Amino acid sequence: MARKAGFDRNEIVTRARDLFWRKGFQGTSLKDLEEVLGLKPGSIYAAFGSKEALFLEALDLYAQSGRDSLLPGIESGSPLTFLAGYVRAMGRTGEGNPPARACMLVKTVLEHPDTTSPARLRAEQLMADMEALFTRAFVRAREQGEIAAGADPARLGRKFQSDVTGLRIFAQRSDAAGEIAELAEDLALSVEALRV
Amino acid sequence: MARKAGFDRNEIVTRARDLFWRKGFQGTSLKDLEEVLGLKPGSIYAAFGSKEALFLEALDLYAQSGRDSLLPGIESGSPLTFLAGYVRAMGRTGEGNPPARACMLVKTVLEHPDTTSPARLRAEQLMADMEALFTRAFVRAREQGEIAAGADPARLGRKFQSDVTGLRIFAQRSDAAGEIAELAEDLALSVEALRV
DNA sequence: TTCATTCTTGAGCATTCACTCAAATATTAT
DNA sequence: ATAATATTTGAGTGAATGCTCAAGAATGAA
Repeated sequence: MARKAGFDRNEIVTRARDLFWRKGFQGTSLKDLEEVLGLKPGSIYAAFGSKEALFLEALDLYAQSGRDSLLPGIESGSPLTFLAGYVRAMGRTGEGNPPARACMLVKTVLEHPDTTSPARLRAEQLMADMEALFTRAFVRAREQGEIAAGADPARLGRKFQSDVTGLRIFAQRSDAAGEIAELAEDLALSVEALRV
Repeated sequence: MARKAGFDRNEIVTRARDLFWRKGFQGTSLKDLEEVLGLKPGSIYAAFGSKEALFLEALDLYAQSGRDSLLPGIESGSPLTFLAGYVRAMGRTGEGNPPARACMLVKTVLEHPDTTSPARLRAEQLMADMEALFTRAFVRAREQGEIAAGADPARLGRKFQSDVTGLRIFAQRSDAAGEIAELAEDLALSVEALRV
């Protein structure tokens, strides 16, 4: 029959994700991609069709990774404890940890002013999915009796996502080093303040 | 002697700011600028030197506008009331109001991965200035006896900036319409909760 | 009016952009 | 081996990029 592709598609998309994540869609040239992916333009286009299509696949992978790292904690015995820890972990950058990166979904939304562009639509959808995941965490926290029975999980989920967004953007500032942990702590405390 | 420039520099920078704000630095081409500014490339380069220099001037104007609209409220009789109102006002988009735009400083930081690039450095500096302004508001709130004597203005200022950042990014989501006001209300309440 | 000085013009520069495609190469079934 | 079919290659496409500069137009001082 025929020849098989000489590369692992998943590996390629992972590399593309990291590059796009760091430099943005417009900031990443095909030359950059060729270099990082170790593929010639022809191969890239044969495999993905366009720079944008590759970007969308990278976005999906990004969101999938996020979900994967969140789900176990959310379905754990104490969702509230997990969320507080999640925020605190973001405050521990610099100490050997890689520097926090701003959310790729946020970066994508901000980079695409046209609300009908494929990348923007997808990023917004994935952000909504992410919010739903946080909401789910608060639903479970309520079930577990961790927070008040009258609490509104949708509202708490939204607020939590907003908090994390603010923190991750603050963490971009190169002059912020020591203060990131303080802000993270403040946010973690506001999560724990929900505990009944 | 010589001829005077046929345009109002401030007007030009204002237009450039709005364009860069919406489309970002990379997303704005010189063709876009020529069109919106009504200037030929030669005039632009004679007046500003480079696309980047014009962008930096636009950034400064953006930050200056922000300060101007904040200062009176911060120096007013009740800084805390002002801050709460400031956040609530951001929740009132769509109702005839222009759609909220994400902070240009944030967009600039996210668009420039190189932390040593002029635009990134300037944006980070201006963000720090903004944070200092919020901190100042809490210093005054404490002086006025609005918040606890033991409260830490620097920490509160930082948190407030982070909250506003999160809100403004949430407000970008085209599916968020009604929920923006809810999130804004939650944030406003957390400001008012500081009142002794 | 004259002239010096500055601003404006816009064709066009080199470079980079995303992308294409015909030829070369590799793989598998037979 | 051979044929059939796929992938890989990379020079090259037209268009767009940021930017330049020589020529022309407008202004103000003398």
